[in-house]
Amino acid sequence: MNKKEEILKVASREFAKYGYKGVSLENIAKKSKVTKAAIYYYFKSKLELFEKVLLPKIEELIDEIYSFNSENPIEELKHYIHSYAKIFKKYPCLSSILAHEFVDNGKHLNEKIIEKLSKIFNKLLSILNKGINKGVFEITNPFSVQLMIVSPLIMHQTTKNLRKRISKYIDIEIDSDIENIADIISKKILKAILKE
Amino acid sequence: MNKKEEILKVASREFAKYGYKGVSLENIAKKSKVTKAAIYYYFKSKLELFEKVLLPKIEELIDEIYSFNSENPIEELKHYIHSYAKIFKKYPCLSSILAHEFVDNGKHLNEKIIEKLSKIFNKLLSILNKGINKGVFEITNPFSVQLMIVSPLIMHQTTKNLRKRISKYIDIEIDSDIENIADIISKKILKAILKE
DNA sequence: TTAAACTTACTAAATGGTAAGTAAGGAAGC
DNA sequence: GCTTCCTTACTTACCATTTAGTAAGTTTAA
Repeated sequence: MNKKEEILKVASREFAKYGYKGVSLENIAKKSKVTKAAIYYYFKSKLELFEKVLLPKIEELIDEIYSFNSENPIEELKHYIHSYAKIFKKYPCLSSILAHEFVDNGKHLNEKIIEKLSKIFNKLLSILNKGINKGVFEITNPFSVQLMIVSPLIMHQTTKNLRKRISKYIDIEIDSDIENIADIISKKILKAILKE
Repeated sequence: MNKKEEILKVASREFAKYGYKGVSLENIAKKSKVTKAAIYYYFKSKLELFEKVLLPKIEELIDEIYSFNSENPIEELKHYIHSYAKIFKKYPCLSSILAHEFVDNGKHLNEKIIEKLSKIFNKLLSILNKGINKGVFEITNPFSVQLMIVSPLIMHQTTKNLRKRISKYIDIEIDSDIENIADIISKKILKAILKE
């Protein structure tokens, strides 16, 4: 088995679970069955390892988001939301890593990644503008739309255990698939921003 | 000046900025102009300090949420959402601390706090049920409604800096007041779950 | 004088990072 | 065919710093 790949795989899982600061290289090394110095053989720092984990997944998200174009902004918005769900389902660690970084104010995100994130947001902007120009969307604050789409999706993934603990006090079903949640959000967001 | 209060104040700010793990007691001590041992004089551990920071604010949120009762579930839901906004505005650190804990799966939340959180969620459940029974709300997954309310509010607060970095790449206004966001969310959520 | 409110000075563990060494294997020279 | 050399892919052993936590002593105020 390729050791570099193994390190990346373990690192993905660990960064997702515990965030950048919560992860020790010693621990990643142990779980990858190499030594810490081996990690430094492949990656020049903890930060570079982190980037090598995160960047390809964000790039895949961008590809997914930009893979669909239509003159119908409603369909485009649906696709935008479901792109997140699809990639988050494929890489559950991605949403968790993003969640950790968002609350950490992107402390460990370098300029390259920030630029990628803004590219993602740009797509939403163009969808919303198209919808407004065509008179199907109400004028809204795009950042709040972005927040309403992304944060519930991200939080859904990361708060699984917490919801389980809370549900001990409340008689309620808690587990939904992320695509299910994306569906609900998609419908609600559309209902919320459609004109009339 | 009361040193215990000073420690709590500084700790609030630090936990909000950096999360439980990101904060060192040495740092809190320095900024509170006491020594680390003084913190241990007042609090038996880092975890207890954390709880003493968090609990009263959550209790205030509960009081706010439960302070309003009406036969009109629409008004109740609006009040529920604006309670968060009000308390988050009063204690910006609260939303940030919660954000950190949510992505950390509530690792540093003891059973007492989990119980408080479930009490908050309970209120939403009863509002939604009332609305459904009265035929004004559509049947929805209450957890997803909770996610759609709370996560954008929390994320709005915590991602301020990140949004600023992103907006360098995009020509757009980013700063909204939290009450503004709460207003937008409130309207959108209502529009989304109102029947017909 | 005595209790409360601290400070000084430490410990033990964890952590990111590094320096130096080494086993395996292939290429180059003779 | 054999030796020398070099590179790749690591490991061992360490360092410097940070961190939660503590024990023992000191100041302050009633």
